[in-house]
Amino acid sequence: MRVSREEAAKSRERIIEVAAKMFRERGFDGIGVADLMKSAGLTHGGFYGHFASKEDLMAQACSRAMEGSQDTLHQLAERGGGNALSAVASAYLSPRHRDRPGEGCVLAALGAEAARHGSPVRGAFTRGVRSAIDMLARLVQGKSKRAKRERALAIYASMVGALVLARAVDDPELSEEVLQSVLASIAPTASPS
Amino acid sequence: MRVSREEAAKSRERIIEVAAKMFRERGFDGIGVADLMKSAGLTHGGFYGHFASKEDLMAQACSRAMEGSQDTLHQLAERGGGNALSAVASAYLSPRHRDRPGEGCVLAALGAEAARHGSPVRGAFTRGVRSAIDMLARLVQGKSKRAKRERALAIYASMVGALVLARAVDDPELSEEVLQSVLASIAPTASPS
DNA sequence: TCACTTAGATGACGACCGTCATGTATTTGA
DNA sequence: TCAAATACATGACGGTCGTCATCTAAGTGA
Repeated sequence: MRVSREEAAKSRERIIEVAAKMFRERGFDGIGVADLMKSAGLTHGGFYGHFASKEDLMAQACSRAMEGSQDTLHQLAERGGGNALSAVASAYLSPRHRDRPGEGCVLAALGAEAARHGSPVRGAFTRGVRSAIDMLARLVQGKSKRAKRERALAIYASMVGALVLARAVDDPELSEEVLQSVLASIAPTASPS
Repeated sequence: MRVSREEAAKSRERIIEVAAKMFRERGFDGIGVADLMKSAGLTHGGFYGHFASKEDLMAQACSRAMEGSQDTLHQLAERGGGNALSAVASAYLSPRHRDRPGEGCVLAALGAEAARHGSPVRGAFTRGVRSAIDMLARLVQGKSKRAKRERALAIYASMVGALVLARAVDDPELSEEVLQSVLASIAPTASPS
């Protein structure tokens, strides 16, 4: 069943893409190598031809997911024009984002679990956080570069925390209240999207 | 090896206490029933005499951990006097808290994983969030009760998010920066404890 | 006192885990 | 054109998982 180099590269991409989604949906421990490969249309045996270990894939999947979020962030900021921060916060703090962890922020979905893993995984998170902060720092107001960065960090943290809270909670009303309160504290005029 | 009713109740408490700590340290999937029981000084067989399932224990352990956090919060607020909010935020956003998930905030340690579980577990989180918000709302300033609650929610979310970020990140400097930036945004005059 | 109850120990179950050795068919490159 | 390289499949390994049936010894209540 051998395929061309090109096809193999596509398989590899598909595995990473599927993993990036399923890890966010089920957690690192919530999905096994065999199921992951099956979801990518392959059997489990070929896995170790592509990746050194499950943790290796975890790191690559997180990097990939971070890049996706970064792209989304850019698009939202551009489309948002003058209210870029509002646009970003409204999308991040939307029920839609809350209910689709598989396509959403990796930090909110896997940050706590990542803390229990090694350098490859945490390195992916570090790079992702850095670029998210840099991005946000360009959208906020502040007297100095330093002040902007500090505000960007505070906003980022409050968005991640809000999403974690909104997902953990059982009561839809409370969940909604969390999202809206944090959105109001970031961009007082914005409404959830 | 039967023990008295009293001893059995103590065993039960010990299991919950150990679970509350180890789940936070390793995640729900990171520790098994057998290891949990061993850490409580028992063998794995007796587990199902005390709990209906692992998930049942997860829910009870989360409730217990929430109560502990609530107690800590109260103590900090009392000891903090006029600067109660500063005292709470400084402790929450301290390196010590970041480095000891087993004794810290359940939301930051297990919130994301809890979102993937059923009503018993998420109910424990809902109650915990509610009481934390009520508590914080008493410490913040605001024109109305509504405004206070909104601010309490925003502060809570930013603290939880900051801890998740600070733990996920590989770079000690960045981790520290996250904690300090969020602390500054909550209580401008406070210093980390 | 003595039958009843029960906390915990022992051990097993089926399922799933990550990993790897091997087989095989096909592309690749000389 | 044909040998070498390799992408993937098959299947197995040792280990761990949650759960439970069974056994035991000792506390409990009449």
